[in-house]
Amino acid sequence: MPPFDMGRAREKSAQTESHPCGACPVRSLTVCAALEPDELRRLADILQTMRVDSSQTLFSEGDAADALYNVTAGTVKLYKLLPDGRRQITGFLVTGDFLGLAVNESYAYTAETVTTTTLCRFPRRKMETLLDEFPKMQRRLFSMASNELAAAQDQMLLLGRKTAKEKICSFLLMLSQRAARRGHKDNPVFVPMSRADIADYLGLTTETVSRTFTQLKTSGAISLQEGNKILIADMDVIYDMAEGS
Amino acid sequence: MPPFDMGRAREKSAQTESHPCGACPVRSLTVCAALEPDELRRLADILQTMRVDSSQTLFSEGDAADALYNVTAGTVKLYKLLPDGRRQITGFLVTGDFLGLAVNESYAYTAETVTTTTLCRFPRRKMETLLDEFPKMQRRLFSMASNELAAAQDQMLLLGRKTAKEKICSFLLMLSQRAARRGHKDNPVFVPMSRADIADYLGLTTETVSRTFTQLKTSGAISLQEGNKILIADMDVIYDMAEGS
DNA sequence: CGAGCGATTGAACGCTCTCAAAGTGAGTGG
DNA sequence: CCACTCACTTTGAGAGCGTTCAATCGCTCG
Repeated sequence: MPPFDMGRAREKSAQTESHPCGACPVRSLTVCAALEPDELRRLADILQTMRVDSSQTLFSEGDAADALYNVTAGTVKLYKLLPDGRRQITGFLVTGDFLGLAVNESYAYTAETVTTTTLCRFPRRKMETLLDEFPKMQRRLFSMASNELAAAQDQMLLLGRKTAKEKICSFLLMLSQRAARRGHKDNPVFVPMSRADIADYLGLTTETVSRTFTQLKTSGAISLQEGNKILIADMDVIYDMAEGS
Repeated sequence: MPPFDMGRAREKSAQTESHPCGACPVRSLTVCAALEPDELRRLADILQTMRVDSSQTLFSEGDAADALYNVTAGTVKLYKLLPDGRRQITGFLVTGDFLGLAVNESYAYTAETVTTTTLCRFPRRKMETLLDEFPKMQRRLFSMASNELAAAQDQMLLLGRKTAKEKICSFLLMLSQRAARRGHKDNPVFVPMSRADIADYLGLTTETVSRTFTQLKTSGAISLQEGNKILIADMDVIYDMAEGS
């Protein structure tokens, strides 16, 4: 069940006098936090809400970057490819995360939905104008980009220096902490992505991911539950295993 | 020879009526670009310039983040450590790069000089005030953070999916392109960091880095020159090897 | 029930690591 | 000027972790 009815929201946003943002339950998590009602109305005027099925490409590496997006529900993956098809997933985005920052007017990665996803779409030009008008939002976006940068550095440590088991434990921990930060329960963890996606995120193969889950399961550290959920037996144990200590 | 005399600059900045920024030759590369003369003066009032020997720690992971820095000459490395001492270098910073973005009021990484380095230091509080006053600078900082984010994603692809040879070639190419962007010649490439630093940046060991350089040297793709410089025989060949195609 | 896709398991390989030793070069002091 | 030190780099040999290739399992859906 999505946090609010996007179908209705879309209809509303077509009527420019309404402003769905005011009622948006995920606003506090994201770039629109701390905007005044009139500012929110201005924002609502330029955005369009979208509902996208799973496994759909939002945009591809190299595409002209003509919009920013904000995830309001679901999960999106970002990835880069090498010429021979090797893939690196650089992030899984969930409720409250934004995507679409670009460097040379074009996207540096492909964005694809993992689950059914709802998003707010902000046309770049209009968004830039608005950012100039609302320094508060600019600041917020900068702060969120800083957080992403820190997360990227954590991921570099993981990719460059951690073992398969440490990678998997770090991954579960990240999902758990992220869920907690969004007000969901942190255990069991909902893992909507495939083994292949996890592998491409952690710099492993699907086989190694599968084997490592089996090991953790056998050792009693975790157990798989219905509906792609993973129960962490002892959070501290997983935490220690995530850093090799 | 550093791009300008930092010793004199420091004296000047102690006299609040002068403004060394106006004469700064690297301004166009960095966060101070496109500021008006009076804004530059305001900036000069809050910054202090520093000259730091090689292998000195500027700040450590977890330290209270009380300043932003701007590299005006030299090379700085950023790294994170695991409890058992494994290290991941997340970036090498050169002229024009900034460092010190923090998340929870504390630095997420350690910063250490590779070579003798000169920097501008901006106290965080004063910098934040100034950023609010100068949206242009805020925007510029955001744009630079976006570029860093894109570079971080490239690095994830490298760490997660590239072979040792591809990593080394990508690294050389990055150094070359970076030098070109700063107006230096792109070949031969100046490589001031040790094998150990390169290894910790690329997720390899020093031995593998050394062996890979030897391979490239033997195959004629590169040759080592005096003064830590590497001559790339054919840029296109290196480019292809960097992506496995 | 059968097709098809993802996940799991098995066996063997190989790239990179680990451990070890030798080589190189800059700096120091006799 | 040379011997010595010390840190860094290079080279070698062997081992191991994760990969590759392949087969089986299990679930979903027509």
